[in-house]
Amino acid sequence: MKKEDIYSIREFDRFYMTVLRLTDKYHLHTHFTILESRLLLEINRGNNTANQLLKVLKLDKGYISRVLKKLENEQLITKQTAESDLRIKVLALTPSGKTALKEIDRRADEQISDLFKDVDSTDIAQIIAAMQKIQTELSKD
Amino acid sequence: MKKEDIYSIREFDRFYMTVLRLTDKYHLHTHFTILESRLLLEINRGNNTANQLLKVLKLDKGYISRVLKKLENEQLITKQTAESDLRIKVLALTPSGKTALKEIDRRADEQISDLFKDVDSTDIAQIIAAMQKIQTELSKD
DNA sequence: GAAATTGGTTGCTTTTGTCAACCATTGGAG
DNA sequence: CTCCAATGGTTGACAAAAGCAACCAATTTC
Repeated sequence: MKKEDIYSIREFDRFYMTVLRLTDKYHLHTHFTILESRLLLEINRGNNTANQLLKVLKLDKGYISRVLKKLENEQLITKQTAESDLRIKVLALTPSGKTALKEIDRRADEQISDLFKDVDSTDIAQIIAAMQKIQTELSKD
Repeated sequence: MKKEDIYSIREFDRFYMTVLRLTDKYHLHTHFTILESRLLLEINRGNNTANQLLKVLKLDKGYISRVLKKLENEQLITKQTAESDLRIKVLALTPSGKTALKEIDRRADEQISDLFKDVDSTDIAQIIAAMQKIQTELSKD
């Protein structure tokens, strides 16, 4: 791999790290942490066991377990032991969990809209294409 | 901004956040934290006051100040009060700071090479173009 | 020359994350 | 069938990352 390619990628990574940190501020207006929001989102889209969540998020299982417990205590999710395998607990959003997720989504969407407010629509289309390119290339393995 | 565009961008952001978290593991082989590495790098490229650093990194000034102090204690950087303005302290890498940065760079480069080891070179070129597109569009304002 | 601003430091707290030990259940090899 | 390794999840202890607010000294503004 070429030296200057590595340089460019590291440059982008540094840049995008600060973008992401700023973008994540959406949760400050809610009473959720970033990870709590992320967990609600992932559970809702079907990653509904602790094990799946830690694979998607690549975080420590102890950490995930703790935050899930907090969400359960706040009655945003339920845990139900799977019949097929008693070790597995299937997670689901409660009605108030779904409401919370909608609010979180709204804020996150707002944040993105705001970040892109000065980018014109043909450029947005190109950026999205660029993002998808990056994502598919780095996902396949 | 279109609903599905926002969706795509958020999808990418989630994806790239985990990529970055993994990539950042390079620092585990050194005894530096991510931020310490980043500070050495930014000081070296000329962002050599606390104030410039916090603008680039968009982090809390208290936090930056503390980490800089640690770097100073470890004799990786020096602070020297600017003559033109006694509030400003000009930062510089010591020789061992430069050595440390070289080692960090080497590890980080390795990490990137590794991440892209299965991506072929025409795809790499496209990814880099994509990254640069994203970066320039989001930087101009 | 007083008042507001700026660059930086410090005390305190919260958020985020790791590591290791552990328990119960399950799947597989002999 | 039984022992045993692997799996899913929980808990305790702790370290790393980051923010907030109050503050000091130098500087600028008016």
